[in-house]
Amino acid sequence: MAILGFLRDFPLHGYDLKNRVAALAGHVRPIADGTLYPTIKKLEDAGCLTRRTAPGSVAAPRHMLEITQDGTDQLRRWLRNPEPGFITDDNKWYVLLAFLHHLENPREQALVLARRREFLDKPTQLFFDGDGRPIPSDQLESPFRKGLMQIHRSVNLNEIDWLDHQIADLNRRSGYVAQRSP
Amino acid sequence: MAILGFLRDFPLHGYDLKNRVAALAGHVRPIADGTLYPTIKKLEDAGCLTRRTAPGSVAAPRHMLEITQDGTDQLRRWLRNPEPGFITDDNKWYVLLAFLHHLENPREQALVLARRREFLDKPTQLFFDGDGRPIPSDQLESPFRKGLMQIHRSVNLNEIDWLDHQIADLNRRSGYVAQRSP
DNA sequence: ACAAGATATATCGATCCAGAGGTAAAGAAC
DNA sequence: GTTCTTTACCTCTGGATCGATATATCTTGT
Repeated sequence: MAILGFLRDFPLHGYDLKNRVAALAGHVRPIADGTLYPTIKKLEDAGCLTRRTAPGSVAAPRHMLEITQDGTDQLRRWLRNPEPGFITDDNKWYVLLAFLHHLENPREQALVLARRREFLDKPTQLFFDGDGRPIPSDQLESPFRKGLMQIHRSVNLNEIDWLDHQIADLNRRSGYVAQRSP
Repeated sequence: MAILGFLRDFPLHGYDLKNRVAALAGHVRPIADGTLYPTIKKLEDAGCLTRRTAPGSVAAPRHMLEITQDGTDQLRRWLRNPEPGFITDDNKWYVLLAFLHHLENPREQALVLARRREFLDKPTQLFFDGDGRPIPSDQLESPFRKGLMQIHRSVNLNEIDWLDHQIADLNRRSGYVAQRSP
């Protein structure tokens, strides 16, 4: 998704792509050559991108990569209907968010944000005692577990706040009028 | 790490372990049977845990798993000297945090927190223009990328705040006196 | 008596992915 | 002129992990 997302902004060669993906996702989990180049090839085989060999401006010749219409369609499909992990895994969610603007319909964007919003609403119970009973965060003995819960809560509230504003804004822009539940 | 960490609290059977790991890490990324049971076996072969077959209280017989001294040592080694990914990847970091209390020396705990603190201090530049120049977050066109940066910043500040308090507290408790740099 | 469902453990094949290694070109340093 | 570094690309291997599948036990409902 990151490869197609970046290429949708402008054509890039593999090395440049690698640096951009590394800056985005790699801040937390660097991308290896052995992952990037086979993935580029896979996307090329699938018709999602084309390759033009260009003389290297600094060194070895580059393969300029350009996204195709098929690639754009694929990217939009991934964004419009993300797999569960892209909603629940923060790392993946942030990657998705970085490219959500490529989904041009504000209604569709709002729907994706709503899925994340719904996920964040679910209360999270992380720890249980010996009998399987949930331990409320103020009764946790470990200060680290306490901190974990506290950070988790404040992060969630912060993102929920942003999501609500963003969703309202997108719906307003697309002429959506909220339905009152019967 | 999660398996040994939970077993360090009290002995558990695989199914219970699975639910606990799922609640902790699986909130974002569920654990599969095909991952858990081979890992348990690997840890058993490595002498990190022992297995006692007990009659199932509810259903099929259980294998009660107990951590050994070797397992405890291994867990402490992982906690004391975590691989880079456990510092930079939020998902992994939170797992580590959930078991950091098993590292009993407050000085050692503080050192791990300090590594995370150092990582969070590094400024994060996520996006670049066509010429490779960094784009400041207020000049990002996509509202999603703006939100991403904003959430990222506030999350970091929140965690940094907690880390600083916690580190100071741990150092105080271990009789550490901060050195003034020369 | 029987079926359904939760509990509980285990294996296997396919796939993903990182790390290590290899090639090559251009410019900089010595 | 030779080496070093950076840029740039690529492949192979092994380990990790997932999904599917299989098995067995006990409780509950019909």
